[in-house]
Amino acid sequence: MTTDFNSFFQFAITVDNVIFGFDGQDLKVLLMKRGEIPYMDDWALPGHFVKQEEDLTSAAGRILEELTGLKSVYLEQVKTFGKASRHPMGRVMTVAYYSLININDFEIKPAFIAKKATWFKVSDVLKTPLAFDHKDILIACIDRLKVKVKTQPIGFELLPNKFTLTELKQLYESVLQHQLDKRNFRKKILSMKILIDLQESQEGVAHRPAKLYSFDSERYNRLIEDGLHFDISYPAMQA
Amino acid sequence: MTTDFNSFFQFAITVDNVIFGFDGQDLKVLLMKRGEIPYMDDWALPGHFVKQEEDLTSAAGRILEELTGLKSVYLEQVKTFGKASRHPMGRVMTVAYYSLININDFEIKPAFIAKKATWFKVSDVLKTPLAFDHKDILIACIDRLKVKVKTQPIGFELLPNKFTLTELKQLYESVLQHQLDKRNFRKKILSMKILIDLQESQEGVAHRPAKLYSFDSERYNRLIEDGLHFDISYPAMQA
DNA sequence: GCAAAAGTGTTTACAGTACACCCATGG
DNA sequence: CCATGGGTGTACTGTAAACACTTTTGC
Repeated sequence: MTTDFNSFFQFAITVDNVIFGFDGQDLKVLLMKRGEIPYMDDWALPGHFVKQEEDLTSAAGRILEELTGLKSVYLEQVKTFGKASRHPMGRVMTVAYYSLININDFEIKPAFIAKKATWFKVSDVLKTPLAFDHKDILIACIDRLKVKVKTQPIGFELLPNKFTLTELKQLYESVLQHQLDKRNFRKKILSMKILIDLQESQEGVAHRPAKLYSFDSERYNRLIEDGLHFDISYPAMQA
Repeated sequence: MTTDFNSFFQFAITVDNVIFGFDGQDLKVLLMKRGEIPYMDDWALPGHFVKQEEDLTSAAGRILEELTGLKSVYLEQVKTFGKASRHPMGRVMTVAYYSLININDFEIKPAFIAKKATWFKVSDVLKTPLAFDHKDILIACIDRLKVKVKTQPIGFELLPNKFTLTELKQLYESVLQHQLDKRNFRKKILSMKILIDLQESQEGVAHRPAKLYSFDSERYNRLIEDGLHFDISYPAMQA
C-alpha cells in the first residue's frame, strides 16, 4: 500500500507562461530559443519546473520575474496539459498561464538575452511550429484572453499608463481580430466613465494630437458594484 | 545536473471531479465520505491519483466511470490547485474537473456505496466544510458552470432527454441563482429553434400537463455556424 | 368547482448599429 | 496647403424588460 502510494509521486510539473505585449499595433508574445534538448533551437514558451516547496502560483510569478524583472502583473491560470506523451524526457505536466505586460516597462534580463528571448507577432507565431505542445498552449491562452478582455478591463494592462482612445481601440482589434467602429467604440468606452481625462495631448505627431487618458480602477470597482456591465463586443463591426 | 533534474519528479497529481446533477428542483453535487486519513470521515469530492501512463483527460474520465458507470458525459477542466501545503501527505497537485450528468441515468456503483457517495444540494454544501481544499474547488467549478451555462447549451446535459420548459427554466434558475421571467424565458428559448417539440405531454400531473421537448444538437450546431448567439442572461429577472 | 401549474402578447425603453464630415497639427 | 489621423452626432432598428389573465388537467 505504501509503495503503491509512493509510486504516484513521480511526476514533474512545469509552468509555461504566455507573456503578451502590445506595441501599439499588434499583439505580441514573448518566446525563447531553446538551448537544450529536447527541441534544441526551437522556439518555446518561457517556463520552468515547479520546485518542491513552491506554490504553483508562486512558480508562475517567479518565471515571469526572472525573465522580465516585473512583479505584480496580470497573471491568469488557463489550463493544465497532461498527455502522458507530451514530454519526451518523462512524465511532465504543465500548467499554462498567461500574463499581460506593458511592453515599455519591460526589458529582458541579461541572463536571458543569451536565450534569445524575443517578441513575435501572435499572428505570425500561429503559422510556425513551437517546441512541445506549446502551440496548443498558446492557442488556449489566446482563446481565454479573447473571452476575458471582452468582459473585464484587463486590456489596460497591456497599455502604458497614458494612452489614446485610438490606441485602446487598436488593442481591442488586435486581440479580438475584428474591426471596431470608431464612433461607437468611443461612445461606449466614454459612457462607462472608467477613464480619466488627463487633459494632456500627444506631442510631436504630424496630425491633430490625441487626448490622453488613463484607466481609473477605483472608479471601475465602484461602478461594478453598482451594476456596470463592462462589455466590449464586436458586433460593433466595420467593413 | 541529472540528479537536479530528477529531483523535480516527485510530485503526485490527482484529479478531483465535481459531479453536478439536477433533480428537477435543485442543483446537486456528488460527495463521498472519506474512509481514510487524512480527513477521515469528512465529505470530499470524488478523485484519485493520475497513473504514470495515463493521460490527464483519461484519468478524469476514469474516475467518473468507476463511480457512476457513465461514459462520454460532459466533462470540463476548470483549474489546477497547487499550494505546496494543500495535501498533508506530500506534494500533491490536483486538477479540478466538473461534469454534468443526468441524475436519472445514474446509479452509484456497488464498490462506492460503502464510501457513502451521496447527492447534496449545492447550496447546502457551500455552508459546510469539506476535506482538503475541496470547498475552493467546488466554488471554482460552480463559478465556471455559471459562466458556461449562459453561453453554451450544456444545461441540457443535466436534464432527461424529454423535459418541459418549466424544468429547463428551473434548471437555469438553480444554476444561476436568479429568478427568470416565465414568458420572456420561453420566448427566448423557443425563438432559438433548438428544441424539438415532441408532441407529447406530461401524464398524471394534477394540473394542465406540460409539453415535452428535447434538445436538437445537430440543429444547434448548424445555427451556430449561421451566427446564432446562444445567451441565457439573467437580466430577465423577476421580483 | 377548486387547486395548481401551463401557456400566451403587447407595449415600452434602451442599447446597438450604421454612417460622413470637419478639426488640429507637422512638414 | 496638404497629408494624416483625431474627433464628433443622429436616426434607425432590434432586442430586453415588464407585466396579468386564460387554459387544462386531477381530485
